Amino acid sequence: MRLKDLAEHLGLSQTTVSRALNGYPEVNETTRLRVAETAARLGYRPNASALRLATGRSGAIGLVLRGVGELGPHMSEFMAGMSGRMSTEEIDILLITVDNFQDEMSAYRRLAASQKVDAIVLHSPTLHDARAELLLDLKIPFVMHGRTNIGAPIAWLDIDNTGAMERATGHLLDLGHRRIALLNGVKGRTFAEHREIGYLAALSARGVPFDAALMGNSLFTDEVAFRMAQAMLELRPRPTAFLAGSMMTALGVFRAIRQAGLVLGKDVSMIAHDDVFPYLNADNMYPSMSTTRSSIRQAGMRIAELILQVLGGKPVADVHELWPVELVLRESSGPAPQ
Amino acid sequence: MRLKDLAEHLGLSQTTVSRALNGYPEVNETTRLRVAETAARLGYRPNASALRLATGRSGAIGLVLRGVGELGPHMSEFMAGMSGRMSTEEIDILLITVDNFQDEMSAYRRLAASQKVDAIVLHSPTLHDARAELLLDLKIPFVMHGRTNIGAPIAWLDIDNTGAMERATGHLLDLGHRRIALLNGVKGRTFAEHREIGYLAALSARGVPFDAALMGNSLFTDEVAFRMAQAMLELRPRPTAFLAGSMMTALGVFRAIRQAGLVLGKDVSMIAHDDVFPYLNADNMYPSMSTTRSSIRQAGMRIAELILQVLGGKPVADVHELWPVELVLRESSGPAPQ
DNA sequence: TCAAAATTTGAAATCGCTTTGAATGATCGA
DNA sequence: TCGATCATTCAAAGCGATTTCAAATTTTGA
Repeated sequence: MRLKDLAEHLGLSQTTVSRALNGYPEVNETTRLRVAETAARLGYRPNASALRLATGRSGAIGLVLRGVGELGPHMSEFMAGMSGRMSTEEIDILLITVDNFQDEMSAYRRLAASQKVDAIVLHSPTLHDARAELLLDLKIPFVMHGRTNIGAPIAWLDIDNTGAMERATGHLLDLGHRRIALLNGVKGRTFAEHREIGYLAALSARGVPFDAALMGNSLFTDEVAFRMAQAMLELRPRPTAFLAGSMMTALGVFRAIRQAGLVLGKDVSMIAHDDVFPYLNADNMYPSMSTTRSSIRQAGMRIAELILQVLGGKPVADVHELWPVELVLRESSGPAPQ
Repeated sequence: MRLKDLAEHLGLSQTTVSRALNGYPEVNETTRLRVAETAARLGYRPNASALRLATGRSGAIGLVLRGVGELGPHMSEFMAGMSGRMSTEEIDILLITVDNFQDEMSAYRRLAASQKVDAIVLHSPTLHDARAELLLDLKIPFVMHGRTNIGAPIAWLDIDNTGAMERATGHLLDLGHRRIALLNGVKGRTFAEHREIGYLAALSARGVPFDAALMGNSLFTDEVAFRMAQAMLELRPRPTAFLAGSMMTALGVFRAIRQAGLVLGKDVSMIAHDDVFPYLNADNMYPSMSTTRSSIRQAGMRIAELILQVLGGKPVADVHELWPVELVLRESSGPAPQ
C-alpha cells in the first residue's frame, strides 16, 4: 500500500492525501476525515525509507557500544529508559557494536556520512573525549551521558559522582573507619575520576592519608571485584570498609569478605553505588546494602528527552543536567571495629 | 558528498560510479580503481535512506521488547551476540520497546507496513505464539529464539530445555533428593513448559510423585525467587534441592537458604540454569554453583547468522537448530541430607 | 454583480541512490 | 574491409514519500 494507491483509492492526488495525513492546514476538514479514516482502514503507513529521503530526517538515534562487553546490565538499563521515551515519538534506536576505539570512531564517521541517524548518544566519556570532538566536527547532534572536558559546549546529563563519593566516604570516616578501600571504575573515565576526587576530598578533609594500595580501578564485574577485594583483605592492617563502584562489584566484594571469614556490616563495612537494577535490589540483600543511589534507567529516559530538545533546536549550551545522588544507609555499613 | 558530486568530481556519470563502487562487472578496471580511490579519499558514503529506497532493503533487523522490563541481563547478552555478528554485515539492529502484547502486535504491523526492517527476531515465545502467526501473515522474514507450535514451518534456534532439566532433576534424584523445588519461568512460555516437561519426566521415571507446592512460575529476578524459595523452605518436609531457572533466581534462592540458617551444598542443593553472564560467574560463587549451561550470547550470534541465511533465501523449514545444554556439577549440589 | 481574496486541490519537482535500456567506440571474424 | 560482437559509458526512469508552485473553486466585499 503506497501513498499513490491510497490516493487513487480515494480519488484524490498524492499531494492532498499526504497533506491530510500530516495535518497541514490547507485541506478541507471533510476530506481530511475521509482520508484519515480510509488510511486507517487500509492500514496505510508511509514507507520509512521514502519518508526519510524526502524529509532528510532518519527517525533514529544511534548508540555505539564498544566491545560487545559494554552491553552489560548498566547499558541495558540505560537503553530501557531511553527506548521507553523514544517509542512515544516513533523514533527508534540504532544499535551498533564495535571492537575498539578506532572502529568506534569510524562507526561515527559512517553514521554521519550515511545519515543513518539524526543524533547520537555518547556514554562513558573520558576526561577529554575524542569522540565528542569528532561528533562536533561531523556536526552531528549528540547528548552525552556523563561529562567531558573539551573546548566547546556540549549537551550532557550526569550524576554528581564527586558529591556522592565524598558523602559516602565522609560517612564511613565519621563511623571511625580509617582504612577505606575504593573499587573504582576504569582509570580515565570521567565518572571514575570524579569519584576519586570525592573520595580524596573526604579523606583530606578529615586528615586521613591516602593509601594507593586501597584503590583499585577496573571493570564493574563480580569477578575482578572479588579478586581485588581478596587481595586488599590480605593487607595489614586490612581495610575496614569498602566503597564498591557498582552492585556487581559489591557482589564480588561480598564474596571476598565472606571467604575471608569476616562478616559484612560488622567486621567490614561497605557502601556500593546502586544504579537501581530491578533484578538486584539493595534492600533485599543479606545484609541489606548501603548505597549511593541513582537510577540509570531514569537517566536514559531523560537523555532521550534531551535529545528531542536538541533536535528541536535548543542550544546545547543550555542542555546540562547534574543529578544529585542519594545516600541510603542500610545494614552493610556500621561503626569501625575496635 | 552525494553520488552526483563524486561523479562530477571524477568526470563520470553517476551510473558508472555507482557500478564501480558496487562491484558490477561492466566497468573498466582502471576506472574502478580511480573511483574507489577518490571515493575513499573524499569519504563518500551513500545516503542510507536513498539507498534503502532504491534497493528496497532497509539494512536493519528489528527487535521488539515487551515492557521495558524485558531488557534485562538475558536480553542484553543476547543482543551483544547478535549485534556482534551483524556489525560485520553493515546491518544494524533496530530496538523498539512496547508496553504490552497489543502494542507489540501493532509494532510489528508498523514495521511491516513502513518496511523499516528486513527481518525480525522473535524471542521468548509461547507454546502457540500469535506473534509468529502475525509475522507469517505479514510476510516479514523472522527467526525465533525458542520454539512455538503453529501450523507453518518457521526458522528457529532453541536450546534443549527439556533434556537439560531432565538431566539436572535426574541427577538430584540420584543423589537421594526426593523433594526438589522447581523455580521455573512464566507459565505459557515455551522454555518454561519444556523445562517442566523435563522435570516431570525425571520424577516419573524414578516414581517420585509431583508436588505442586514445589513448583513456582515467575520472572527471573532475585527478589521473587527469594520470596518463593522462602515460602517453600517453610514447608514440612521441606525441599532439599532447588532447580533455579536463572542465575538471578539462584541469587534469590541462595539468600533464602542462608536466611533460613541452612547451608547451600550441604543442607540444601541447587542447580541453576546459567546463560553465561560475563559478570556473574557460577564458578566464582561461594559455594560454586552447579549449572545447566548454555551461552545466550552465542545463541544471539548464531541467530544473526541464521537471519542472514533466511534473507539469503534459505527455506525456513531448513533453519532449525536445537542446542544441547551442558550439566556442570560444582559445590552447590550434593547428596540429600539424611 | 464581479473582481479580489481565500480555500482547496493537483501536477510536477525533489530527495540520492540503483538499474534499465541505449549509445559509443573498440575489437573481432570472415 | 565491414558488419557483428564486446566492452564501456551514460541518460533517464524508477523507488515512495514531501513540497513548491500553479490551478480550480468558493467566498468575500464593494
